[in-house]
Amino acid sequence: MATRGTRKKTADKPHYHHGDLRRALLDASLTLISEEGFGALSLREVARRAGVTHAAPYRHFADKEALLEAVAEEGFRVMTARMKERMARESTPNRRLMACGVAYVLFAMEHPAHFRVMFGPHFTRPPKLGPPGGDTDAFGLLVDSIAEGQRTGEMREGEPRMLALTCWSLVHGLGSLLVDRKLEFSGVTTVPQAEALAWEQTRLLIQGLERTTGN
Amino acid sequence: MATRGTRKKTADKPHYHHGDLRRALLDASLTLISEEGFGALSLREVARRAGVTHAAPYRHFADKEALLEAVAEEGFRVMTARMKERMARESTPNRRLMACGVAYVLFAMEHPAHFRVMFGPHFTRPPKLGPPGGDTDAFGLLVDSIAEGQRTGEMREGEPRMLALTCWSLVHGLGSLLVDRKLEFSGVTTVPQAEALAWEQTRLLIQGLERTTGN
DNA sequence: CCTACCGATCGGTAGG
DNA sequence: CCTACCGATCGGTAGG
Repeated sequence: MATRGTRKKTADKPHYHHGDLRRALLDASLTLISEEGFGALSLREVARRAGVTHAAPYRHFADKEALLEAVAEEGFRVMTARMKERMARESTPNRRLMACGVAYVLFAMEHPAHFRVMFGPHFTRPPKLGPPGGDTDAFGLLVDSIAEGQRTGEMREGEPRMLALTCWSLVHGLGSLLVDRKLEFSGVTTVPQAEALAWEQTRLLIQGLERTTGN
Repeated sequence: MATRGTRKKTADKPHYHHGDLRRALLDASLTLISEEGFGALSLREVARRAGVTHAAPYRHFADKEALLEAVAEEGFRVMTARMKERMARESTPNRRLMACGVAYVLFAMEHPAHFRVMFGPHFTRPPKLGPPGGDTDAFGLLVDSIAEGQRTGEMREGEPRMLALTCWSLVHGLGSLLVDRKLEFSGVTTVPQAEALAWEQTRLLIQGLERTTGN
């Protein structure tokens, strides 16, 4: 920690940080949710963990929901970036689609607090997703990758958005089950295990469960 | 709900049920979660809605988690029953598998409070699923239906539990996205729309996204 | 099943 | 960014 605050003046009281209380509040929120669950999230506890009094957060966030919005927005940006990274390593539309889904699932495993906030039932206001093509448009990546597969003839015909929705359901379901620890009965708990499972499941979606002649 | 709040503390208090407070508490919990979200659930508010004082629920549930366990257990039983009903109407393993998934998604839409409690991050104690083959073993239905499809040759080879996990991810993802209203951007809000989507997605999983010669 | 009460926490604001 | 304070709600228990 000790964000190496660019202190300008003042005496050196234990007065805590700050270069970036806003960042510290976000981090405190994330670890709090990860450790104690979403129900434990309160602005007061977040302030406590960030080392400030409970009135301080209001300098940075109008209310609890504003803080959550910031977490969600950051989550979408990071998730979209991870998806792009993994897709860039692949050389066929099918593989890119799989990589995209794998990145989604791994993001859930590695950033469970972000994931819960992004897709939880919180938020009274609109979910405010970024613009299509923007650095938070994860769904757009899915759609594009499917449309590309259709152009090359590797993927079946059909409305790309519909197909993308199906991919999304699959990886969102796997991610959710992992984050909420519903797959422990099957022995899947670690990140590598989750990744292997994600590859298998996305492959199955692409190939189908049906018996095929050439398979 | 007959709260008639202006009534004084006379002998004609509405005094409420006696018949089945446990049931009334469960129902109050479900409507509370549906209406206000899980975060609004408190034993005191539940008691309030059931028309009793906040100490009364402890006669029926040791604590908040015990109440949630009862909700979850009921949810698994109802969901499993719905799955069986829909599967019974179909005549091929593939169709039965699809019907099973559709039932899962419709259960989520029609019983969002149950769904959230069943699969949410609550519960400090083990999730306590019913025994395999029991009236709460929804996952067992999936596995069996896939194993059957493999026997008839309609479905591809592979570990049935692995294939079932993939089906589960798909419908769990779709159900979760619907319950948490993340598909409104695509215009899917009603139960019939959700059902149509569920049929499409389960069909896609069975057939696969890949381009096939005979399709 | 109720009244009465406990300690604790919460979101939010006043005012500096 | 802090101190001090507000009203409200919470889970849980004592005791009848």
